[in-house]
Amino acid sequence: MTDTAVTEAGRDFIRDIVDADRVAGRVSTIVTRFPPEPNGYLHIGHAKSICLNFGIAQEYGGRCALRFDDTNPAKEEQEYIDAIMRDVRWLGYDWGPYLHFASDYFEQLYAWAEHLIRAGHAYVDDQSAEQIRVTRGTLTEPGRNSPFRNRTVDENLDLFRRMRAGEFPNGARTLRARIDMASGNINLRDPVLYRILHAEHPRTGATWHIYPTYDFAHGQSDAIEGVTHSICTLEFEDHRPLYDWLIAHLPVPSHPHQYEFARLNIGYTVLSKRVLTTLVRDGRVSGWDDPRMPTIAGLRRRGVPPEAIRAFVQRVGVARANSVVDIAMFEFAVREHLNKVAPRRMAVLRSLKVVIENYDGPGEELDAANHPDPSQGTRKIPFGRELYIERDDFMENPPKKFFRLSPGTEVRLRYAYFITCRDVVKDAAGNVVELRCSYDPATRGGNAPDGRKVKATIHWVSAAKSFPAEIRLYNPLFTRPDPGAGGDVFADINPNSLEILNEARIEPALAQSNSDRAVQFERQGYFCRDDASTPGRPVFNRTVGLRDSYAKA
RNA sequence: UGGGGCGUAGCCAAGAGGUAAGGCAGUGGAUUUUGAUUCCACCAUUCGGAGGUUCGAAUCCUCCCGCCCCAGCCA
Repeated sequence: MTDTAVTEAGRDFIRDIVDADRVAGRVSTIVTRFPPEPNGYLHIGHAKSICLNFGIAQEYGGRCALRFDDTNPAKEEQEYIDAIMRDVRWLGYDWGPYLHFASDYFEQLYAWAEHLIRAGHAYVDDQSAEQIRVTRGTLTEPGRNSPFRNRTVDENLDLFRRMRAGEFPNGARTLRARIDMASGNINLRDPVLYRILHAEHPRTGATWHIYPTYDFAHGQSDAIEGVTHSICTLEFEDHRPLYDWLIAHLPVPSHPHQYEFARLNIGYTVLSKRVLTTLVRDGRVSGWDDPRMPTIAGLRRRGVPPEAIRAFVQRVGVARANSVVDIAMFEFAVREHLNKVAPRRMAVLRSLKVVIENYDGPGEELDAANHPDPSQGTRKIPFGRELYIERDDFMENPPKKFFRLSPGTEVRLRYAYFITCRDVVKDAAGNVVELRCSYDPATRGGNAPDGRKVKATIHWVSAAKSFPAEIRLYNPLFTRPDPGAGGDVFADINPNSLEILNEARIEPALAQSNSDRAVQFERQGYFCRDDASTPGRPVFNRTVGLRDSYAKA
């Protein structure tokens, strides 16, 4: 873990609670945990939780465990376990020896379930799922006691052991806590603690025929691990009384406390595992790591650095109010980091040929800075009679505020010469296909000895000595800031979320090296090489564009 | 209609009886061989609303309004 990860911390109500607990002597070593269920890939919402849990542990010299809440074998897979570990590490966090699985505690949890039965706090219910649902009552009406609620301890123990032994089919019985069927909090209306599930578990195989529910596993796992601050999202608020009830009624080794914060929401983005899983399953995206996905794997492939994710999450803060963060805040964090680290290169996305009519020589090499920070050095770029510039940098009939090239105007080719557009060549259909220009030899390098100014500097590549590339541009995956608010999230999918440019041209430095993780294509944005690149055909993903005050005007 | 939460600027978010931090976005301006970066300035007479307490209220009290979560043998 880096020092920056530590200093990135902000202040929030949870850290205030931790402070207060330390000052009051209620805790000494701070212990947290990040507890994903391995039923999908991590997304940026999880990053908020990861940064919070690992961040707090770092700041207070405590520890943070990675614990898989693998209590539902019907949905979990080893692939997800592997992906989650990879993503947490990539984000910059290390759980050290504290890698846990709720399934490691199945035997202990089972023993505690029997403890509850012996104390008269749990019973085996023979009702069907449907019957339980009906007798649970509604939000406004109390539930009704199960006819099996008053079984003897011996009968409960016998039945529960036979459940474990696999004697009964799925759903035939459950173990329920005996609390209060009339509670206003529905989680306290005799919640199910164990269900019969004849399923292969990724880690325990066919050992078990019963599995604990989240409520029975989570708090007790926290207690086993000595977690002091069990941090989760707001929707578990109503579970806290049950969490506390179980801790209070079981001989657990420690007494953790649960605190809830608002989950992250971002405009034009969906952070729902259900929806993301569907997008992948239905092929609406190329996979969990599709660069349009808000998954950690997708952001990584998109070129978003972990530092930017941490900085973003830190800027958003941690509170209890539901909110939707502007995607611009995320993009800012990405640009902020990339601006500092990304080498500058030139690439033309949509090319327009330029012929310098008064340029004759065989060509030459010019020096170009690798970064605004001069310490990062320079590189050579080839110049010649035929070049490509960006189509958007030329307009035959420019509006008032257009500073770039148009008939008769002079602009600077970055690091090269001033050129003036003399003639426009069109095809039969009237499309501009080529520009005939002249250059001023005295402006080599980009400065005019006579001190004359140009209104724009544009990027370019040599026609002969540039290389072809594929460039992929990404737009939000959804067309509205609140996907799904209209009733169907999938109806809000943006059909134009991916734009592939097949005829981009890149300068030699980009074609020759593949070591640059992130680069800035000058005046275009930040890009990164995609793994789909082949030796003759590099593929670049646009991570994020540059700010563009012209486009906005 | 039961229970649990939450409302501070366009978007996040501090603040906890002493007179509205910060960031993003936006708007002006300076610098600039990226319409980028950087820099400087501006951007809530008011904190969901109405009353009340107080010398003083975003902070305390009362009522009201709005939004979110909960009726899986998911997590």
